[in-house]
Amino acid sequence: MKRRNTPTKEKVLTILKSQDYAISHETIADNIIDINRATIYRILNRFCEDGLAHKIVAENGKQYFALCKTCEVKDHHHNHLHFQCNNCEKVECFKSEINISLPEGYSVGNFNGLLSGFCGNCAAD
Amino acid sequence: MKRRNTPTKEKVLTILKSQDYAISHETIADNIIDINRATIYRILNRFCEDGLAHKIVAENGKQYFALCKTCEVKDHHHNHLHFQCNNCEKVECFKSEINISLPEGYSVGNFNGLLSGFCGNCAAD
DNA sequence: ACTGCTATTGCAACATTGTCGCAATAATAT
DNA sequence: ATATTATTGCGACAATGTTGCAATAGCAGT
Repeated sequence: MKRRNTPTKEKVLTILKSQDYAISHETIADNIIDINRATIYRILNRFCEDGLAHKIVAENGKQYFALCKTCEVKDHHHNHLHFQCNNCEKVECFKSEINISLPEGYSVGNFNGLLSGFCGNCAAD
Repeated sequence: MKRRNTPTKEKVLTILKSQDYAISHETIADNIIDINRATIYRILNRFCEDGLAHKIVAENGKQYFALCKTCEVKDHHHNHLHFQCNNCEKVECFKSEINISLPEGYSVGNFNGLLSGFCGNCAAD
């Protein structure tokens, strides 16, 4: 399955690049007019398949997407924590990676780690 | 808000106790006949509020609930990882706790950590 | 046992999320 | 220019979790 370059895909990519946070479908829809919801999801999922972005599932059950800073690296993993603020609801990637040890016979695929609380800006309120 | 003992609540609690895994609303509904979905959710959320159980959000966005083994302890936390098998879809609690360090000015509320892959039983297939 | 208060339940409705099938469109290679 | 097929838009769908409201039932006090 060979990827094609389309305006739609570029728009989504631009938005992802412009964000310091992981964003949901909603944020993308707010920033682009006239792109179908299903299409946005498909583009985002393709980015994840291609290792360009990664997906975080928040406690509200929503999916958030972020470009990975180290995605130039082949076979990179996403074993870092994320943080969602209960007030401003922004989702950010933390740098530090988590060491994971699994029981015998288990194989790891993915890691989804999310902390929630109040971020630096909102805790001060 | 004082809690009351009801047959419904006891049934849900019994099921939770009987399970070695964190379970979703679906599993509960399969085990109890004739309890309204909204009611199950309300009971489970009450358990969480009371610190009797904890909630895990899986990568499919679904909520899973598990009794905490150390819930006798006051002010206990749930900083342990969970694992969901991509095949049998069971969600289990790992023992080991995660050390979390936050940036300055952040306050932690909750931690939702989920690994996925194949569990000991299913990896062998 | 009776009564009053209110936590709990069931029902119905709802918003939201993410996915899928299908036909139409457009990107790429020849 | 043409053929191939990845991508898009549309509509529909299932599923999840929440809420408002009226009815029910725990519990405490008498």
